[in-house]
Amino acid sequence: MTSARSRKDRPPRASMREVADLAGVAMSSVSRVLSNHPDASDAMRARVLAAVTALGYQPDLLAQSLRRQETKTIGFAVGDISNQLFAEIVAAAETRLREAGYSMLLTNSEGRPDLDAVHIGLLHQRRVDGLIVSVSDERNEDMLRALERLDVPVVVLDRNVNVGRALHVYTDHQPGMRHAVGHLLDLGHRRIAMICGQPLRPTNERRAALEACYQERGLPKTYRILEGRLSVEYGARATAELLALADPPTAIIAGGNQLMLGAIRVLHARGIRLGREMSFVGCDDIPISELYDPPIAVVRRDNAAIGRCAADLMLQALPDPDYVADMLLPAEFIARPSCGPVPPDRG
Amino acid sequence: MTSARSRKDRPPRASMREVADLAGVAMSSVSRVLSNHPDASDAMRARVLAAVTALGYQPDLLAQSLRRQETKTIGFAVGDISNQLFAEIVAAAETRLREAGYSMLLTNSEGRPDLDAVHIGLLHQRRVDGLIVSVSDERNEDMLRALERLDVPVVVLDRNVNVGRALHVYTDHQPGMRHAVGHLLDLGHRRIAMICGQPLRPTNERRAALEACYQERGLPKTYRILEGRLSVEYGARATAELLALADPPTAIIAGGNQLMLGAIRVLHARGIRLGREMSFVGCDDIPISELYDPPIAVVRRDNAAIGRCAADLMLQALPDPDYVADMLLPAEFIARPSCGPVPPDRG
DNA sequence: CCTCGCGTCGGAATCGGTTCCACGATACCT
DNA sequence: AGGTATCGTGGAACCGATTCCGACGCGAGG
Repeated sequence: MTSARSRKDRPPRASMREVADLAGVAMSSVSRVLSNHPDASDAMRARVLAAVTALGYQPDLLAQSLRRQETKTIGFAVGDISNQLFAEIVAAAETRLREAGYSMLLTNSEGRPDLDAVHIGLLHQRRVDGLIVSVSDERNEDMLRALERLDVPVVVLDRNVNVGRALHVYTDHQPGMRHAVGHLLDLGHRRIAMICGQPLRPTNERRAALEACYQERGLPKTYRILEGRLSVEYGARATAELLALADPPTAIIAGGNQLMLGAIRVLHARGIRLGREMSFVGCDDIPISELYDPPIAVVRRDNAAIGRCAADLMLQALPDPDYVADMLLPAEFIARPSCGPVPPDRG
Repeated sequence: MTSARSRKDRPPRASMREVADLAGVAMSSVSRVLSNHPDASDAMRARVLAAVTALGYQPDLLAQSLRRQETKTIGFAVGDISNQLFAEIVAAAETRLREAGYSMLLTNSEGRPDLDAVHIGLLHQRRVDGLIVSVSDERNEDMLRALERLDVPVVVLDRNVNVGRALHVYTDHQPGMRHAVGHLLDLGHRRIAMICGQPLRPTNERRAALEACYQERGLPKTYRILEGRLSVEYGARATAELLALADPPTAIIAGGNQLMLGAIRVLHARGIRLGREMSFVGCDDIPISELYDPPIAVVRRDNAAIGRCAADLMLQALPDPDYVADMLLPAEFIARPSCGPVPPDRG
């Protein structure tokens, strides 16, 4: 009675061979009908389509890929998909690619450069038609070699990785970060600390912006830069370090949303009120930044746009191996009350 | 001088045919060596491996999949990967599956049931060895048909979808939610509102817990349940509706992290202090819940554990088509100051 | 010396499609 | 009527691997 049949005794899926036999025609004819080749009469179309629906036939994309030498698949090697930033980028890219008929093979490197290299090689072996990557170390030799070996378009997300004919989607961190630093300087802050992750492009751009602001105003280098890993834990640890200093900074900039979370956690635990005892700027406009008390100023970018842009570049490069283009997407500073004047007792 | 060669003039990748020719042996021998078949002499091993390294040969997983009739690929059809909850589940599952030699094909349905069905069919055509799904509508006919057609293991995430031999990973929402409701009732709340998403299992479980708590205590049904979509927007809209009532609730429960964000946004904008003018319970322990002022009580589950568990079930079912098992993972209530006594003027 | 068996190896079929090529039939032109 | 261009179709090679099967060489046993 019930239709709860096991997977075992289900009729096996039909192959093109069976469709051809049922319709009493050659496989080549079936193929032509299904791929809308002009060389197929209406009579043939009808016969074949009848057999197709009778058998519930669906072509095997695996076999198709092998023969056509294209998989209609794009690899996406990302450092940490559970990071909100990447989750939104991946979501947007997947939508775009899917609309264009591509599927997405996703690998997560957990921030490990060795896994980046392995995953790039793996996706290569799986014959992806293109690869979008966000590596966790711009200089890892194995990773670079793996990228060099690729014979398909590569889109690199906000990393200084120049290999072969890679396309790039950059975020223009500097203007936004300069705006942020300028804002803090205008408020009187001089001891500004920046907590950074690994020395990747975003980090480099952000710290360059910080240094440039001081230099342009002819200020002594009273800022401080901490470099570690792009993680919640390091954000917390670095913040604790800063607070333990003899002359702690009057403002902290967290260069990444994970670092921001870690920093906030510590500042929150110590009961330090932002915008008063400590000014604070984060990166990426995750939900907490707007709803925190006080709301947190951030340098924000449009995450979904990054994903869409990466997909668009890929879709351009797929039909044209010589296509090269780099994109530069903006980042803007959103001032919020987490930045305030320097407390009078801490000039 | 520079090694920046275009993709076009790169030596094409070697096939097993070329390896065989270079080594002066048959393809079957190459295959045997590479798959560690016992029928291969040491001399043969050496010859073949030399040729392999000379050519930098890597087997084509596509061809391998076609021949072996297994792709070493698991499909993951998810409603919204940009949702923190799913991002963490996916990340954990990917790690587990990758360690077992499987890659992950990811599709994002943007909450649309029709896309769920399409994606399941697509992954089927791509010959995934198994499928993990979290659909956005438990009763969609097309989706159910698509699942029925599958001839591979299916793991369903926290949905009441019983089709074929599907395995399930459930979250046991009720105990946690009962605890939450009990806590609110103990604090004197009687007009409790629950904002829910679509009528999926998690929603059903949560509202059942709410209703059961009132019933068990013999209380009149003075609660209120709003059902809409699982989105930030609906969370905001529903909250605004509740606040506009003649007798607004004294406590709000948001059944999902997106709903929680929307609700908080509105409550925050109106300057309503949680735990005083309004008590509040959210779901899923996203960063904001702990850091909000005041910290927000939530019903929490271990997202990564869900992903790991789904992967483990899949890995069990892959070699054994008859394997069936359902998992029930706990959800616990974390009391925080967002829950307080009923204000005296609003008994 | 012949045969049996074991250890290796090559050849060929196969997985499920796509596409080139040749061929038969029809239509068209002179 | 004969030649040729066109259309539609079937057959076969091919994509890149795996695997079955048969065969070969060689040592041992009868």
